[in-house]
Amino acid sequence: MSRHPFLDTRDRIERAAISLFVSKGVAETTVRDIATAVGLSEGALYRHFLGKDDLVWQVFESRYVAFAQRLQALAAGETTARGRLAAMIRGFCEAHDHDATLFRFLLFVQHGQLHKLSAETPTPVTVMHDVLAEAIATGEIPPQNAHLATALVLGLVLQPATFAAYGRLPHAQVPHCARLVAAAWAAVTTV
Amino acid sequence: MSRHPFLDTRDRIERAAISLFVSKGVAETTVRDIATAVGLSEGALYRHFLGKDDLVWQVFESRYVAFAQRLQALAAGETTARGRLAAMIRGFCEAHDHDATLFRFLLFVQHGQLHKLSAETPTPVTVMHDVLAEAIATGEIPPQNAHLATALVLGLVLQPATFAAYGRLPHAQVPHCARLVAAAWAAVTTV
Amino acid sequence: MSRHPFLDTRDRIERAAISLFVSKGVAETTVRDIATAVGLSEGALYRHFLGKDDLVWQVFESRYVAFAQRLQALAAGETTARGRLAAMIRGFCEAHDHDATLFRFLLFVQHGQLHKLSAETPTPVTVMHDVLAEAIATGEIPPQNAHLATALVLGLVLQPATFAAYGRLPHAQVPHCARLVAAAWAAVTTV
Amino acid sequence: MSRHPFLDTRDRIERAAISLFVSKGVAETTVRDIATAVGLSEGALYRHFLGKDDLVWQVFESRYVAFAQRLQALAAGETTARGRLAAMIRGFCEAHDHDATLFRFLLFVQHGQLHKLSAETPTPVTVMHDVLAEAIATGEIPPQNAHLATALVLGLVLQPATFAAYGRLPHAQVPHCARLVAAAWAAVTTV
DNA sequence: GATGAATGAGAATTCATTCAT
DNA sequence: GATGAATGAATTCTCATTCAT
Repeated sequence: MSRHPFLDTRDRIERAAISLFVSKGVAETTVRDIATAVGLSEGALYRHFLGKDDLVWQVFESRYVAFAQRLQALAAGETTARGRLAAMIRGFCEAHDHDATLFRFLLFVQHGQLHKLSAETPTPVTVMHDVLAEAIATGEIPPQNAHLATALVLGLVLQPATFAAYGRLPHAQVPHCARLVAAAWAAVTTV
Repeated sequence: MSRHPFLDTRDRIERAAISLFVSKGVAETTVRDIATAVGLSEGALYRHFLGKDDLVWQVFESRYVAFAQRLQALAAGETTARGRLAAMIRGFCEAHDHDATLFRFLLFVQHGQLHKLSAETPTPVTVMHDVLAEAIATGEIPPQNAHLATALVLGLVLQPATFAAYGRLPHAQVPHCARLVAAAWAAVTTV
Repeated sequence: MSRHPFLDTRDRIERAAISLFVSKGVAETTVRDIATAVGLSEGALYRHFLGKDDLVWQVFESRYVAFAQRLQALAAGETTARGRLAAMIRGFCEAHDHDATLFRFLLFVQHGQLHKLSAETPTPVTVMHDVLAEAIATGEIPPQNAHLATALVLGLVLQPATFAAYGRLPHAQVPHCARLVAAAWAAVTTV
Repeated sequence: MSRHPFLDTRDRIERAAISLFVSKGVAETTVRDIATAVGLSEGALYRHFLGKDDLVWQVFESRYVAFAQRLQALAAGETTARGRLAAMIRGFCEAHDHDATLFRFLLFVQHGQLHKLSAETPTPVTVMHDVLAEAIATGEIPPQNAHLATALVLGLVLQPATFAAYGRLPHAQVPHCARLVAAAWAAVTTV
């Protein structure tokens, strides 16, 4: 037995849920689906989560924020704007390749969850925005709307991941990393 | 009164449905919601559609294909790859600004519907891909994976629209059009 | 054009309904099914019948009573109990072979309609009963419960028709007629 | 309380359903009717059956096959064709008198369910047929179409039960048993 | 007489959630 | 912590019937 059977069970629930949410969609996944996948009864899930909505939210929020923190840490390890941008884009690609199911969960589920985030919570979007806003402030990239710049970079990075989810591109994103960095840099410097 | 009350009703249903799907999500929108919005009984909807799924699908497919055809026509009116790319990106921006609700419907609902499209149906994605693949073939843009190039361009164009949907950017996309074209061109030529 | 377009339409409705009732069942046949089969709109049926229940009832009652009258006439043409029994059984077989769909309609639909018949209405059952009761009274067949005798004869006649409906016997009933008469006679005389 | 509350509930559902199906008809009985009769919520029924159709089918099939097996066992206990026939007819009568509601359920509901039986499933009809076919083969009854013979015997036995259901005959069938056997034997030997 | 869109009263079914064991 | 039967509200869908044209 694990030393943390409770955490273990909770973790198994979360993994099963993420996987089902990605493959069937959140609304189309029932509590029973999740319970069956974990090998638990339906009622048992309620020992770990307040309900389905709470499960979706907790799983999303924890992963989303953790990913934002990781991006922030990657950026903080760099000294130039370009370095920060490159590190973050690599962070996206590696996160995707490390656990594509989780990445897709964050990508596809966010639409229904983002409005629940408090405005101060750091997210991948705000982290990217802050890096670019600072680069504009320091003059490392030309003056421009930082929000638009953020959208351009995120679009460049997330759309290939979306294509991979649909089978339009091979799974691995890391191989595109350099290309994405170059394109992103071009996008934010060609005003 | 219109001379086509049936078509009129169907159109009103479609409009109401699109609007609700965007604001609440497809799964969260009930047939009753739609009926109420149109001012019809629930049963009456079934005279126009086989069921909720069919309604979602028909509305999505017709709009999605129509938009693809419009993009194709815009591309066909140009003589250079860059011209075609610019025309298409402008097509995206204008479509968004003309009817943001419809644009967001196509953007957010596609995830659940794309798999129902037959492989031959032209879509905004395939149209963009074909234009870029041809540009690679003619040498107008450097040799590269046409799918990745497509993803980059679409990401650049769609992410700002997504930001606008979330209120992170002002509504109008047309003002960004030139910037998007420049960024897209840079993305597909900077290999 | 027929001289009786109204009657013509009504007749087409009745035929279509009978056919559908036999093949799908009464409850499983919708007004739309009938309208479609006749080539009419749903609303038009209500020019001819008060509603679905009324349609079922009128079609059943008219045919059921007419068949009873035919049996009565056949019996009345005979001078002996055995002759009357034989004539009636032949009447059953010929009715079946002439229009098996109608016969099956009467056979299978009666369960839901019989209780609507007034007690005085002559039916195939009462006609058969009266013939047998009289035969008992005249001593042509031994004393016995006339109702049970009626059941035996009807069972002998109707079960082969049921088997034919299920494909367990070939369609034609007339070929069995003599056998059925012999068996029926034996059944009511072997007390 | 029983040690098998689940089986208990299921059994209560089946009993209530059979009773309602006989008194109102299958199509006219709603899931709510059944739930109310059992004292359960509608949704609870779906823990025991896939749906209404499944409920009808499972209840019918289990009873129908069990009854066929009982008849087969009764026939197997006899050494002559006449003994087997008599035992089976007695089996019908006793089954009816023991639980007329169940008997009528099988009698009236079979029309909509028989087509779902696999061809190999033994039924009262096939059991009777096999006994008669064997009697023909051994010469115990004259050469004849075994299917027709089966129809005659079943008609003789089932029609009085039908009459009892309509109140045309008193409830008890066992008192007629000897008469039915005699009539049946006459029917299959008088060719 | 005919049309067919619309109605409205259910019907079957689903499913998140509760609770006694 | 776990179970799973039960709940009850909501949802999709059906269909006999009406009615303006």
